[in-house]
Amino acid sequence: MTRIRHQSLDCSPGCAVEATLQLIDGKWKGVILYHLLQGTLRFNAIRKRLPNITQRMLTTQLRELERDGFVLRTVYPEVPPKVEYSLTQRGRTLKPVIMALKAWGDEHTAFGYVTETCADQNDLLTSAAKGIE
Amino acid sequence: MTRIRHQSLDCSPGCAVEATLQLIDGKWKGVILYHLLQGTLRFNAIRKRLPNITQRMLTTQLRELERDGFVLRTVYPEVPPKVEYSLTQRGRTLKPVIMALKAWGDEHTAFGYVTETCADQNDLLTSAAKGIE
DNA sequence: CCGCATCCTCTTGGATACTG
DNA sequence: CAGTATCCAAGAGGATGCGG
Repeated sequence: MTRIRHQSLDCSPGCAVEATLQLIDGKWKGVILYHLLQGTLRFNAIRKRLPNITQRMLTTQLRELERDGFVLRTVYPEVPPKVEYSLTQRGRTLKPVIMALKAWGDEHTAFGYVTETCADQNDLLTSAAKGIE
Repeated sequence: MTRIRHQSLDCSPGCAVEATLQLIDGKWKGVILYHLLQGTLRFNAIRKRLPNITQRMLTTQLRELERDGFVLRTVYPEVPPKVEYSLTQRGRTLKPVIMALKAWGDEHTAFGYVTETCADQNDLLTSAAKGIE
């Protein structure tokens, strides 16, 4: 979306709205934050929850969330590697926002948008999970 | 941001979060909705509140909001033309979301992001206003 | 006053292949 | 397992000029 980071936006009273949006935009950040709200997750655990995301995307989105101070990345020096992602204190402050987004979506996408082909994708998800583990 | 519209997303429980985000994303939609929450506005009235937006962008963003059923566009057949934008019923259901975004921004951008060069831009805003009206 | 049309640039993000 | 690197397509979004 090409929002400019850490710079002036429009500076009108609605400025704060945009400022927040620019932090959680990025095609997958909303969902990632949502899932992390429910607890710490490993890299592939997140992937399994986001069937359509590519490794590259997941990595970059997580890096951005980390840079913005929302997500904590913990690397365990083991073989095989293990990396856990959890929300920081700051990340948890986004909970009301994420929940508001989810609440609206739950109420208003039921009649109209999204909803289809979900079955297919969940199939993909579970079979992918089998293949991985 | 290239979110896919009206299609399956990731279909995980966080689906609703993304579904909502994809509707209010677009570089300016958040702020536009915020301002319209406070009442009906004419085209140039919105422009004055968004110093950095181009006509083209304002038009396209408004059209998308209209298409998604959030905004009502009323054209008065006068000379010079007069067009008013207001929120629909559905648009007003987004209020909790917008407010959550604003609340977070107000609390968390004060110490860190945005805040600078606002003076300059507000100057531009007022002088532009003088030139127009 | 409120646009639309055109052109053009830059970012986002997808596909794929390779590493410690 | 959890990445990185490279390449590439699509489209968001800026600048500018015209029109009713």
